[in-house]
Amino acid sequence: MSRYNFRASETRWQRVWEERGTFRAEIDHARPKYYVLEMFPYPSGRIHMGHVRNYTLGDVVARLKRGQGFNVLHPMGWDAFGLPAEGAAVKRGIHPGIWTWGNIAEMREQIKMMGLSIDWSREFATCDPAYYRHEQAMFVDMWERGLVYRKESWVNWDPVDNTVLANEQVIDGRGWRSGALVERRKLAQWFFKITAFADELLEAIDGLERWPDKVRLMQRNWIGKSQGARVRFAINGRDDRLEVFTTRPDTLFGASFMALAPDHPLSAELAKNNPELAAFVAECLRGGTSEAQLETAEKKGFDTGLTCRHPFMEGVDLPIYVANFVLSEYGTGAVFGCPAHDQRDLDFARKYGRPVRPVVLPPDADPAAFAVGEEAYVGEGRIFNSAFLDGLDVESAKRRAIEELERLQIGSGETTFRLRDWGISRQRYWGCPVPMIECPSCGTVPVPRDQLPVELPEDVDFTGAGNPLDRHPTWKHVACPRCGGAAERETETFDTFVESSWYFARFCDARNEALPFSREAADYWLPVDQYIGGVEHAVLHLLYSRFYTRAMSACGYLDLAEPFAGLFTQGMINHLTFKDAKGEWVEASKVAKRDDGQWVLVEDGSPVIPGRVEKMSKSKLNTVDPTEIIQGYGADTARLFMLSDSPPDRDLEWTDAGIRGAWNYVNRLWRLVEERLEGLPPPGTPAPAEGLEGSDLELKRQIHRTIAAATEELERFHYNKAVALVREFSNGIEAYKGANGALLREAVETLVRLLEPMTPHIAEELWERLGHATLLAEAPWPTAQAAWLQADELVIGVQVNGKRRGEIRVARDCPKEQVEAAALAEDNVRRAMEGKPPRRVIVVPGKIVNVVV
RNA sequence: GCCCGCUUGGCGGAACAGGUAGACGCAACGGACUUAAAAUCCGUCGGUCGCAAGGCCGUGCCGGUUCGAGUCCGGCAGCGGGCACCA
Repeated sequence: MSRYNFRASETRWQRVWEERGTFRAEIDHARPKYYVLEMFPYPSGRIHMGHVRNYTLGDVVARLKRGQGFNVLHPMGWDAFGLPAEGAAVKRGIHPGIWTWGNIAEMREQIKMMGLSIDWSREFATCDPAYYRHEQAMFVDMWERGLVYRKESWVNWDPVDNTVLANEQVIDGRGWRSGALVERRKLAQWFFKITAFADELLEAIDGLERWPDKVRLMQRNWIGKSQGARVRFAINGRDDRLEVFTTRPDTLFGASFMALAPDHPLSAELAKNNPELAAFVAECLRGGTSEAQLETAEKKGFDTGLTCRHPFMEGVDLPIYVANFVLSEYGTGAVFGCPAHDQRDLDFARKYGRPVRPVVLPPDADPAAFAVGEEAYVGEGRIFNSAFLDGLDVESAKRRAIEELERLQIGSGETTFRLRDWGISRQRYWGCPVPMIECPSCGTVPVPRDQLPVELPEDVDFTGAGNPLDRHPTWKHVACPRCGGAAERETETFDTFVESSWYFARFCDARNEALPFSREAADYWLPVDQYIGGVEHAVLHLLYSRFYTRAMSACGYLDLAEPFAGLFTQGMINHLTFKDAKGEWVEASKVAKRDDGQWVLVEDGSPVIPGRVEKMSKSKLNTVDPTEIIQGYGADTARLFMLSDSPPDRDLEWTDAGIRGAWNYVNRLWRLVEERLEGLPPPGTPAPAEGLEGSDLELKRQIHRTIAAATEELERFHYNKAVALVREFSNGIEAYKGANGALLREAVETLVRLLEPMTPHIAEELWERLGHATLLAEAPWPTAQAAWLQADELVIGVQVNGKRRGEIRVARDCPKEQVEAAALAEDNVRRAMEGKPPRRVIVVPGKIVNVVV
C-alpha cells in the first residue's frame, strides 16, 4: 500500500485545475451566480497565517457553492499602493514599484501553493495604471457631481518629514517616524462627501442581515447620529449670534455658561485684541489630540468677558468662555453648558464657580430637596424649574422646547452626525495621483478624460522627507487643459482606502480597458455574496466601500447601494510567546519542549520562559511561516488545521500538536480509502437503497445524516463542527465490518466529496484512485435522502425530579403512554422513586421523560 | 467613562429554539506490535466515594423562574474588543 505523497499530489492537481480552467468564471445567466471574496492582500512580500486562514475560509465557501451548482466568482488581486513600499525605497534604495511587483510575484507563488479555487485570469494590482486610471476617471465624475470637494481643514503636520500624518500615525503627540512634535495645521485637502450619505448609510445597516451584529453596531456608532436642536443665542453688545448644537434642548433652563472651541471663529476674533486669550488658544491648539492626553486633560476655560442672553429667561445672561474641551469639528463648535445634567459641564462649572441649576427631577425625588453633588444627573425624569416645560418628561420637553425655539425664530430641530467627510489627500508618492490641475486663471480643472491616467513619474528620489511628487523638477508643471496657460498638477495622491473601495467591482470585469467595469458584468456579479476578512476593517474599509458603491451608482456605473450582501469576520491567529532569561523575546519557531516539560532553545538547549498566547506578530517573534508548514505537511494539512477545532470567527491558537493532528488525519484518510479499494465495485455502481439491516443500515444512515449535517454546518460557517462530523463519519466507516461493497463505495465517495472544500488535493487524488475519470472539483455536491435521516429506535433519558436516573430504548413513533410505562418500569428509575407514586410524568417525545414524585 | 462580546474537563471546543453536559480532536496514561524508535492498532480519560452496581458534586460567582437551566431573568466578578471631552 502506498503512502500519500502530498508534494506530488498537490502540484499535480494544482496544474490540472489550472490547465482545465476549472475555476474560470464567465457570465452565465442559466445558473445562479455566487461571488465569494476575501479581503485582498497588501503585497508585503510574504504571506502570513492570517492570509492562510482567510483564503481557506473563502475557498471552502467557493468550492461548496460550486458543488451546489452556483456559477462561482472567486478572484484574487493586490492592494498594492501604500507606505511600506516608500519605506523600502528610503531604506534600501529600491523603487516602490519594483519592490511591490517583486513582492506580488513572490506572494502569488505562495498563495498558489494553497490550492485555492481562484480565477487567476482576473488578477490585478491597484498600483497598475490600468487600474487606477479608472479610479481617476471616477474621481472626476464624482467631482462633477459634487461628491468630491476641496477645503481647508486641520491636519496633523509633521514639521520634520514635511507631511500630513493620519491620526494613527501620531503617537503621544509626536510623529511616529520623525519623533517631532506634531503640529495642527490648516491645509487644503480633497474630500469625499461621505456625509451626504450619512443617513442612508445608517438606515441601510438594518438591511445588512448577513453581517455580524458587532460590525453593524460599530458602524452605527461611527456614523453617530444625534438628534437635537440648533439654538442661536443673542450676544450682548453685538449684532451676531452664537450658534450652538445640543441634544438636550429640554435642559435649556439649566444653562449656566457658554463655551467656544479654541478655533471657533469668534475665539479667533477675540484673541486678536486679547493677548492672554491668544496665548490660551495657542496652548489648546498645541495640545496633542492623542487619546491619552485627552483623557487626562483638565477642563480649562478662558472667560471672554462677553455674555449671551438666555433665549427663554428674561434678564438672565450667560458668560461666554473659550474652553479646551469643545471640538470645532463637531456640531457648531460651540455649546451651552448645563452643569446639572452633563458631567463635563458640571466639572467645568465647579471649577469656575458657575451655578448648578437642576431642571430634570428624578422619579420620586423631592423637588425642594433635590440637588446635584459631584455627579450630574443624566437619567429620565420630570422637568422642573423650567417655566413652560415644567411637568413634561424629557422627550416631550425636547419637542416642546424646539417648538418654542422655532416660534421665536431662534432655533430649530437638527440632526448631527459624528461621521466626517473622508479626507483622501496624502502627501506621498506611492499612491494614485489626484487627477486635478490648479490653474491661476481657471481655478481647479480636472485632467481631461482622454489624458488619463495621470501616471506616477518613475524618476524620483526618495529621501523620506516631504512629498517626492512635489519635489519632482518637471512633473507638476503642465499647461492648463482649459486655457493652455501655465498651471500646476495636484501633487497629492489618494488615501489607499480609495483603491480598496471598488476593487470588488473591478474583479467583475478586470480586463476592461474602456471602463472600470461594464454595467453588464456589475449587474450580473454584484453584490459580493460572501465577503470574508478581519474585523479590523469593520469601520474604515467596510464603510468607505459602502459609500463608494453609492457614489458609483450616482455616477451611473452601476445600480447598487450595498456592495457586500454577506460579511464574515474571522478571528486572529495567536501563538505562544517566549522570552529568555534576560526578558528578551525569543523566536517561537526556534523553541521546543523537552520531555521534562521545560521549554528550551533548540540550538543550544538554553531554557526559555513561555509567556502569554498572543496575536502572531513580528515584534513578538511568534510568527510561523505558512510556506514552511505547507512544504513540510502540505496545503491540505494546513487548511484542515485552520478549519478544525476553533470556530472561524474566534481566535485560533497555533500549536504544533494541532498541525500534527491534521497531518495524522490526512494520512489516516488515505489509508482508509486505500485499504478498502479492492473490495469496491466499479464507479457508477448504484448505491443500495433497500433491504439494509444491522451495520449496513447503520452505515447507510450515517452517510445521509453526515451529508445533511455537514452541509448545514458548512453553510453556517461552523467549519469546526463540519470537520468533527466528517471525522465521526470516518470513524464510522472504519468500524464498518459488513461486506456490502456498493454501500462501502457510497460511504467512501461521500466522505471524499464532503472533504473536497477543506482538503481539495487529497480528495481529488482519492477520487481518482476510486476510479473516476472526471474531476471531483467539478462533481455535484451530494444530497441527503430523507428516508435515511431518522433511526427507528431512540434512546431516551429518564429523570426523576430532574436528575437523570436511567435510559430507555423506544421506537421512534412510540405512543406517549408506552414511553411513560417503559420509563416507570426501568430499574434505576424505580429505585430512585423509592416506592413513591409518580405525582406527575412529563414526556417530551423523542427527548426525555421526567418523573416527579 | 460609555457601548458590545465572552467565561463549559489538562487544552481547543460540542450541546439547533430550556430537555441525556463534555460530540470531535489535542494532550496524558495503560496495553499490543517492534531489537529500538517512529508510525499504527486496542483501551482509559470532569472531580470524588465505592470491589461493583451505583451515589454525590460539577458549565466564573450569588440569587430567581421552571417538572427540568450551560441555555431564560436579576445582580456581581474576571477577561477581551470598540468608541471616547461628540454637546
